[in-house]
Amino acid sequence: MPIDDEAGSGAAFSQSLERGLMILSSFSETRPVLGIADISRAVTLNKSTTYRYVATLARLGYLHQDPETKKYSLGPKVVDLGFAALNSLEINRVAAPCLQSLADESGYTVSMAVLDGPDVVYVERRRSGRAAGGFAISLNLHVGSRLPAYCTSMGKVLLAHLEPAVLRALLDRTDFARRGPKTLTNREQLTAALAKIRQTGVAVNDEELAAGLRSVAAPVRDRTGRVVAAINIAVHLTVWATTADTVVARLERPLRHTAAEISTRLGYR
Amino acid sequence: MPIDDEAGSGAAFSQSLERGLMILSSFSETRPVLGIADISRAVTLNKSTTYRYVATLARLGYLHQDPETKKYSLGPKVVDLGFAALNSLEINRVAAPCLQSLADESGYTVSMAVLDGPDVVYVERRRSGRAAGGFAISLNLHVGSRLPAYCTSMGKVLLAHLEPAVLRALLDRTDFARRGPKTLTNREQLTAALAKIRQTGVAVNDEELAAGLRSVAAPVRDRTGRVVAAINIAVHLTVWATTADTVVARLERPLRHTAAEISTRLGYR
DNA sequence: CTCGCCGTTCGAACTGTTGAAACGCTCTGT
DNA sequence: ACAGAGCGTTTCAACAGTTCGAACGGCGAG
Repeated sequence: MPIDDEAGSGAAFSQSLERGLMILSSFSETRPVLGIADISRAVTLNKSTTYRYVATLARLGYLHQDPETKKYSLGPKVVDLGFAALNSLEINRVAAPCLQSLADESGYTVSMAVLDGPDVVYVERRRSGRAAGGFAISLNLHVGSRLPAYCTSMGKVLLAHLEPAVLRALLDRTDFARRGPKTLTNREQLTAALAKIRQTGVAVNDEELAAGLRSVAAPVRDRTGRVVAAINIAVHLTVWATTADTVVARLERPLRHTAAEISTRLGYR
Repeated sequence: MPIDDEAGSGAAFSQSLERGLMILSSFSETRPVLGIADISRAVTLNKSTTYRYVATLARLGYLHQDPETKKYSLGPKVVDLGFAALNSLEINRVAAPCLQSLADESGYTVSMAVLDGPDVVYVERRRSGRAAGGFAISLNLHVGSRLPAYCTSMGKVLLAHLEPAVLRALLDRTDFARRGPKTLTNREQLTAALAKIRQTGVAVNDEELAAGLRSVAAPVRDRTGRVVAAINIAVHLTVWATTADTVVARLERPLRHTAAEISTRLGYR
């Protein structure tokens, strides 16, 4: 066992599996097509070792090889898995209709996300017919997208309800990069914001991720009371939404209502 | 190398990786939460071996363990991968807007799918605002869904354009189970249908998958002329759509147009 | 024609993997 | 209280799957 990461769990581990998965995740939206040599460099493995794993992945349908170029891309099996994962989150099944209603009523895009380490992952997303596209296109946001938690409304909600020790560990390894005009660029600002979120129960993103983009988020709890997800309403800069306060005033109520509705359906009292 | 499958490729293969992936795919929409013992039985592996792989998957974020029940479910990393895969299919990027237009114009649900072995996998799906839900709910169809090719319009289009040898191999291991009132339940019927599809260029599904459900599909070609995907329009039984012919008459034209449009954007002349 | 890079194959050295057994735990029925 | 069954987890020596350098044949560029 070469691996002796921090947090001394380190006992049971499969090197081969890790390497195979490293290869799978070396494919991304920005690098969708790779050859053996590309992959081998990306994961720093011997070329023939890489080849054996890639051949395995291809044989099992996780990778697809273009017969002409000999290069590989992700296969349909991976799509399968991804959607099995999405549907596993029982939360989606109960939340989807609530989110749709909220989108229809408010006329804006509503999303739901969970926390994965320092990132949020979108697990559901509903647009009202009225508000087409907008920032979703510029940011290329969709179900499955990842965004750093510290600069999103849902991320801040989720961080705010983490156990202090876990939160501290997370913040230790987050880089407060400036993403928008008003990004919280240091730990103190974020910690203060989280405290306020714990008080008020909602988080606001006021152009912290991108210019002209504001959102309000609220927590979703399961039957044990744990915050398992967050939902938000996002609004692009418009004639009426000129300050964060205006946005909150208009959207907080229906948002809270929907979050509460979903929580209730998950068994939270 | 213990494996010596048919089709003597069998050289480079990683047992460990295969086993790890078997574990991942033992999770499904119907079995979203599994314990070590469940998995071990499902993949017929020794319990401790299973444990080691599961621990690895969990450590890397592909599985999530509920701290209370100790049971596992698919993690966000898998969702990531799935969407990376979807976006890798560059075809989606170019097709999505065309499909949306077609959905809006026709007022029906349009889909796109690729072939994976004997199944079709939905890779894109657009509903017009008008036609809400319907069979999509009863069949629980969504992007990532799999359906046997022989009883779907898109599946038949894709089968029709396969190389004869590949097609034969596929048909050898398909079970022509009855799925709807008019399912093609033997090889001869299907082969005849495929011949007609090659002639006309479109495939029709006339209640072969489910009662009251009809659809028309057309092929999408890439720059090399190969059929890489199919698109369809599906229509629920309604007042005007009482026979397959009526449906075709009304939808064939716009469908062909959109399929051609997408093919052109992929570089097909 | 040569060079360089590619995907792929080979094989002996070796190291990560295997699986039975046992641990501590929580239930369930007695 | 108790025994038993089942669970997730840990251990370890024997083993078998994996590793990586080297080499092959094909391809495109110079």
